[in-house]
Formats: sequence, structure tokens, C-alpha cells
Amino acid sequence: MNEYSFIVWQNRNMGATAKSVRRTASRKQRRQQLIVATIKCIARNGMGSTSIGDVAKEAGLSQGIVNLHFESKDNLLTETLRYVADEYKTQFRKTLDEAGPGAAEKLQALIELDLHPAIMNRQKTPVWFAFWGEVKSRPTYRKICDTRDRYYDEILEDLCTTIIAEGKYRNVSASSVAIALNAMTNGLWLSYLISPRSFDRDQASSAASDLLRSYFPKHYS
Amino acid sequence: MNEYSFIVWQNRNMGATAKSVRRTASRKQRRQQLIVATIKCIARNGMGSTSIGDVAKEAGLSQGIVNLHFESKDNLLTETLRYVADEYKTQFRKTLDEAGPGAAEKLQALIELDLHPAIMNRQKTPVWFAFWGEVKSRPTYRKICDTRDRYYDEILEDLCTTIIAEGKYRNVSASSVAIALNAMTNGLWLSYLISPRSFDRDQASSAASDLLRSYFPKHYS
Amino acid sequence: MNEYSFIVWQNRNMGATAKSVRRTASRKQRRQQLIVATIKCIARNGMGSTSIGDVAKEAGLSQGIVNLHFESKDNLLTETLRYVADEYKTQFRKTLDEAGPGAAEKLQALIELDLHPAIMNRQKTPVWFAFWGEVKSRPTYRKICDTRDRYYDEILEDLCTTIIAEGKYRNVSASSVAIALNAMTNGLWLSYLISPRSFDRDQASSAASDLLRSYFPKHYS
Amino acid sequence: MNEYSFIVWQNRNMGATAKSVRRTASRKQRRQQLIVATIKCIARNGMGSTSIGDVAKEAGLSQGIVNLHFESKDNLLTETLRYVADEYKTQFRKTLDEAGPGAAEKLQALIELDLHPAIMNRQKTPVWFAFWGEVKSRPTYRKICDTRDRYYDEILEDLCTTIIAEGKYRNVSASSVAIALNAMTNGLWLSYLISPRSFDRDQASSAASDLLRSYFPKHYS
DNA sequence: AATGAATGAGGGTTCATTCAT
DNA sequence: CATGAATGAACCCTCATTCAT
Repeated sequence: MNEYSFIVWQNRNMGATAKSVRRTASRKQRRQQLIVATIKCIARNGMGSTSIGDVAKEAGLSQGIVNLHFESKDNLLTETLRYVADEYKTQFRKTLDEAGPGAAEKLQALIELDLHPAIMNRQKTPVWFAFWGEVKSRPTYRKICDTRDRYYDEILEDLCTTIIAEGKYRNVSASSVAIALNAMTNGLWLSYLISPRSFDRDQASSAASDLLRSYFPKHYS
Repeated sequence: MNEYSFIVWQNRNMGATAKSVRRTASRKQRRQQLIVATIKCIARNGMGSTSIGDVAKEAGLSQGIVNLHFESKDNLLTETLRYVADEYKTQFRKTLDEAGPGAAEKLQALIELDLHPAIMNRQKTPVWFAFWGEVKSRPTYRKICDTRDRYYDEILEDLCTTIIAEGKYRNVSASSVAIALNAMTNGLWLSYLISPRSFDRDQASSAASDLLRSYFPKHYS
Repeated sequence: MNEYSFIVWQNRNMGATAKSVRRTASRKQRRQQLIVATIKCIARNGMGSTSIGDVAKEAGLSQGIVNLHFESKDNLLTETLRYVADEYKTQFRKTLDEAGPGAAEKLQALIELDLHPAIMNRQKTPVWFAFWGEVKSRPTYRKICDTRDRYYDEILEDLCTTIIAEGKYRNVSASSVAIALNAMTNGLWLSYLISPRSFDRDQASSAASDLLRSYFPKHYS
Repeated sequence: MNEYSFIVWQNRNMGATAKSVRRTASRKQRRQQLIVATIKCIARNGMGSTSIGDVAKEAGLSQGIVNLHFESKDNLLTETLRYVADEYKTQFRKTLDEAGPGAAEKLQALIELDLHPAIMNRQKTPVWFAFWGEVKSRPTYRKICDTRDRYYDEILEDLCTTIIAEGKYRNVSASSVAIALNAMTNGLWLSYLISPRSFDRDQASSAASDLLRSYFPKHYS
């Protein structure tokens, strides 16, 4: 790559990473750059139509780059899923910490996070489903998803336990509620995936609120 | 085909058709046979690893057979999704008709149908997710799924409307409940997909019951 | 084939054969029917895009019919070429016999035959070139074409010999003229093939006349 | 690639490139190498029996190479025709420039070029006919051939115009002669194609001379 | 570290041929 | 004789991977 084309290349990437990625970007940066490109490709074309070449092109790099940094496509995809899961977890954790102070507020905030454009959007939702679609035949994917799921469930169940204790609710168990809430949010992603046009975020949000109110009338009124 | 391979072939087909079908299978039967084989392959290996050759082998037929009956792989997959969706709808309709007599019983029966081994099993669930994984990039898939979804939603909402009227429930709208229930059942499929071992069908069932009871305490007690 | 579809089929073929082809058309009739269909297909789609299935469809018959009557595609094509060559020869012979009375008139008539719409048209010309295109790799084609060519040449040379004797022309040999005339007519077919729109039949015809006049001024004035 | 197969590979390529070209061949060189291989294959096996695999093997390269450099077989063929046409045009132009000084000499030189072994040989002639055989069904081929034809015609007509003016010939028009000469040379190629053994280059040459002499007796005596 | 030409296995598809009906 | 479902080899093309530069 000569000096001129390097500059072109550099500019081309400005949009993607918001800061100058050097030719000798550190290993970690390059990996992330490729993961981000992978996400874009999967979101745009689906898992089945995402080739290593597409990813490289999306990243503005050369053919061989993926195998250089990830050894195999399989690896890239696994790392991509891990990245997506981590990102989700980070936002989840942050919401959990910042919302409050009570368990009820935290719970509601977490539910709403799942409906927030930062999480449920035309980029991320398809990626989740793309990976879920392969879960059955890829044990590694399953494991990563499972971990995320358990984490989510555990925290939801803790919050519910607190809320139930606070409200002395009977007739509902914390685990039941956690299961239902977890399922519901994932299910709403599906509705959004299937009919992104007609999907009404507010309606979904109020459906979630209604549900919480039904479970815990004293907390959500 | 020599004698040995004929017998192999015959046996291989026993499962699918329960009797030796040779060149006489009607066009419709052959198509169904191939669709069933496709479902098995997708469930076993995932969408991305299902080749036309695999499907043909699974059906005990030759390479060219798929293109002979479906013209293209795309077509086969679309027809497979349609088949799966129709099958679901049939069971759904049957449950709706046979359960009863009241709306509450019907609603509960429909929710439980989604958790029933006939619907939620290691074969069908992965197939649904395999197709959902491609929804973003395949408008046809989206449409078929959308239709199924709307149908489901509509009936659930009707039932909820009746129940709400019967019980004079306030604080919940029929559409809210329908959305939440639809989302929840789909979400439970995901939990089942991700952790088929630890997934507890009874727990899921009771979570669903708890939810219904929370919404409509007078009906589910 | 039931009675209704038979009638449909029968009608469909009326145009092609101008008389009722029975279901039990004699072997010879069927063969011709298929050959005619082959010619149409080659003229329309080219040799490379003409499949046995296309031919059968064009003839309004079933897949297997070609192999039934011709054993192989190769055979069908060879027979088609033979048919085309025979047809040409028949018209050539007829022209030779009917034109006259002198050699000069006969020669001119033969040249003009090659430019006549009955011979040089959008159906036949491409077929000739389609076969010539394969001549190098198909000895059988070569032989058939060669035979036709020699026949043509021989007769042309005879006529020229007569004309030269009549006119006591010097400076030209019969074989030279025959070679040139034969080449020219075939070459005009190429011009017609390549630019059927801008090709001017009259201009070609007068070019041929000019040529004859240059060779034999006393005969063509 | 082990040592033995490397040597094999090296030898195989000697003919084509006269020195070991490995992965370094420039894009343009590779394309030409493949085009040359294509020409050989078509000349040897005919258009219909020339597969991408054959071409790659002929070039001593791998299957995927053609699509890497030409994107599709269609493209390769079109470029091959273009190459052949360009090559012809170059030789034509060179002959036109170098022959002379008069128009008559130039004309004769051009006619003789078409009969020269450098142009009319067992490699090139079949290739021309292979492409002409597909002209009807491939508009792109038609266009390329048409362009070549018009170029040829135009120059021939110009030369004839000059000659006619010089010799004050009557009874012939420049366009008539150009058409006839063009047709004749192409037609001679056909004779050569059909009977390469018995085709007599000298006889063809003298037939051409006779023709010129008949048209323009004052110039060719 | 990065490139991109090259590979070759595997995919979807076409189609001449076979054969039970 | 005729059909058309079925076969399976061969095609073109894609793409993960390798490797000389």
C-alpha cells in the first residue's frame, strides 16, 4: 500500500471507528474492527450470506486479514457472538447499577432496556437471531447464549425475590416471574424482527408495564 | 442400483413413508418427503450446513431430485417454512376448536400447546429459529412469519377481550396481554433452544399459569 | 395423456406439421417432427443452449422421446444436420433442373438461390453456422458438410467449364471461379448472420451479379 | 505443493509463458494466459466441450482461477472473442500500412493475409466459427463481429474506390467489390475448416487473384 | 502486520439418459 | 409407443484458507 492509498484507506475507515486506525493497529483494535464489520454484514445480509470477503471489504481491509487475526471464520463468528453478548452484559450491568434505588425501579429499567433503541434495533436484533438460528448445531454458540441467559435470569430472579418480599406477594414465585419476563423480552425482539414497521415500541413498553403491574400491583401503580 | 443398496435404500425410507415408494410417489408426496427431510437436516445441522445433497441423502433420493421438484434450494426452503407454519396453524386451530368451552380454557390450552412436546421439541424449535435467523435478509420468510404471528395475535386478543369483558378486568388491555403472551411463548422457545437440558417444561408451564392468574385472577384460580 | 390433453396437443402441433400427427405417428414422422423442433431450438437459442428437453417441449412431446427415437443427443444432432443438408441439396437440385436452359442461367439461378429468403433466413443461416462451429471437434459434422460442399463445387465447376468454353474466356479457370463463388455465397451468409438488420439482400445480389459479369462479360451483360 | 508437482507445474507452464511464472504474474498477463488457453481449448474441443476446468487445466492453473480473473465464463468467452478480433485487426492494420505503395497492392496484400497461415490455420479458423455459431443467441458476440466486419468492409471499399478511380473501371461499384471480397475470404475460411486436408491454399490464392484480375484487369495482370 | 493472488473443495444447478409405468 | 419421474455426472461458481510478497 503506497502513501496515497493509505490515506484514502484511512479516511475510509474514519467513519467506522471514529478515530484514526493506524496501519499497525494493535492486534486488539484490528480484531474489534473486524468484529464490528462482521456484525454489520450479518445484520445486513444474514449469517448465510456473510462471507469472510464481505467482512474484510466492510472493514476496508484485505482478503486474508480475517484468517490472520482469527485463524478461521468459525473463530471470528464465535468471537463476534462473545462481543455482542459482552456488550449486552455491559449495558445491562450499567442499567442495573444506575437505576434505582429500589428493586422495582431496577427491574423496570432492565425490562425497558431491552426495548430501548440502543438494544433493540435493526442492527442488533437480527444478529442475535442469526446466532440463535445456529445454536442447535454449534455448541459454542449455545454455551455463550446460555451464560448470558442465566446471568439475566439470576439477576431478574433476585430482584423479584426482593420485590415479592417487599410486597408480600403470594401466588407468584420469583423464578416464575423471572422466566416469564425473560421470555417476554426475547419474544418482543422476535416481534420486532418480524414486523419492524408495524412494531410499536410504546405499545410493547406498556404491555411490559401492564405485566409488571399485574404481578406486582403495589409496586407499579 | 444393486440388490444390497436397494435394501439399504428401502430401509432408509421406511421411516419417512412407512412403505416402499419407488418412482411412483405422487408429486405431492415427493415434495412432502423432501420437506420433511429438509426439516430433519436443518434441525440436525442448522440452516447453514444444510445442503441440497444432504436433504436428498436424508430422503434416500438422488442429488437432482430437489431441483426437479422445487426448482431451487430457495424454493425448497420457502416451502419448508410454509409447511412448518401450516402445520403449526393446523394444530393451533384444532386446539382452539377442541378446548373450551370458555375463552379462558381456550386461552390456556393455546398457551400450553406452545409448550407441548408436539410443538416445542428438539426438531421443531431449532427449525423456527433457523428461519427466524434469516428473516432479516429474506423478505419471503418475514412475510410468512408475519402472517403466522398476526393470526396468533388476533385470536389471542379476541380471547382476551372476551375474558376481560367477562371478568370486568381493569388495568389491562386485551392487546397488551396478547402481545405479552405471544412474546412469552416465543421467548420460552428460545430458553428451550438454548438450554434444552435444564429447561423445565413444568416450570415454564407454571410460569405461564402464574402469568395468566396475575392477569385474570377470577378466571384462573 | 387423456383425451382432452391429446386434442390440445394435437392442435398445438397443427401449426408445425400442417396435418394431424397421430399419437402413433410413424417412426419416420416422429423423427422429422423432432428434427424440425431441433432446428427451431438451435435457431432460437443456439447450439449450446439447446437441450433435449427444449426440443421435446418444442415438439410438444415428452422428455424421453428423443432418446427413444434417436438413442442419443449426438445422434439427433447429426441427423438434424443431415436433414438440413438434404433439404438444401433438394432445393439446389430443383433449381438446377428448372433454371435454364443455358449454363449461365443455371449458374446465376444457383447463386441467387443462396440469397433467397427460402435459404438465407433467420432460421436456417444460424443453424448452418451452429453446426460449422462444431465441425472441428465433430468429424461426422465435417464429413456431412464436406459432402455438401464438394457436390456444390462440382456442379459449379461443371457449369463454369461450359460457360468458359462457350465464351472462350481466358485468364480464368473453372475451378477458380467455382471456388470463389462457393466461398462468396457462404461468406454472404456470414454477413447476413452478423448484421441481419443492415444486410441488404439486393446489394448482395447485385454484388454477385457484378462478379459474374466480371468473370463472364459475354454471358452476363 | 510438493517438489515433484512443482516441477510438473513448472514444465506445464513453460510452453505458455516461456519462464516460470508463479503467483507473480500480473493481472493482465494472467488474463491473457487464460485467453490463450481458452483459444486452444475451443480450437481443440469446440465451444460446447470447453469447460472452465479445461481452460484452467490447459493453463496449468486451478479451477477457481477463471472466475477470479473473469468473474464468469461468459465474460471469459467474450474477452476471448475480443482478443481474437483485436489480434486480427492488428495484423490487418499492419498489413495495410506495410503493403503498398498503391491501393492495388494493399488490397491484394489484405486478401492474401486472410489466406496466410498466420491467420487461416487450424487454431484460429475453428475459433472464429465457434463464435459465429453462437452469434445468433449472443448479442455481444454479434456486436464484436459486426464491428470487425464493418472495419474490414470500410477499408476494402476505400481501396476499391481508389482503384476504380485509377483504372476508370465501369460496370463495378466499390461497395459491390468490397462485399464480394469480404464474403469470399470468409467463405474460404469455411472451405478450409471443412476440408483442411484437401484445401489447397495456393489454389485459393490463385482463385482470389483471378477474381481481382477479373474486376480490375488493368491493375492485376 | 498486511496484502491479494491462488487454490481446491463443495455448493447449487442443469441435463442426457434410464426405466417403471 | 410414449411418458415423465428419477438419476448422477458434470457444469459453473463461491469461498475459506494458504502463502509468496
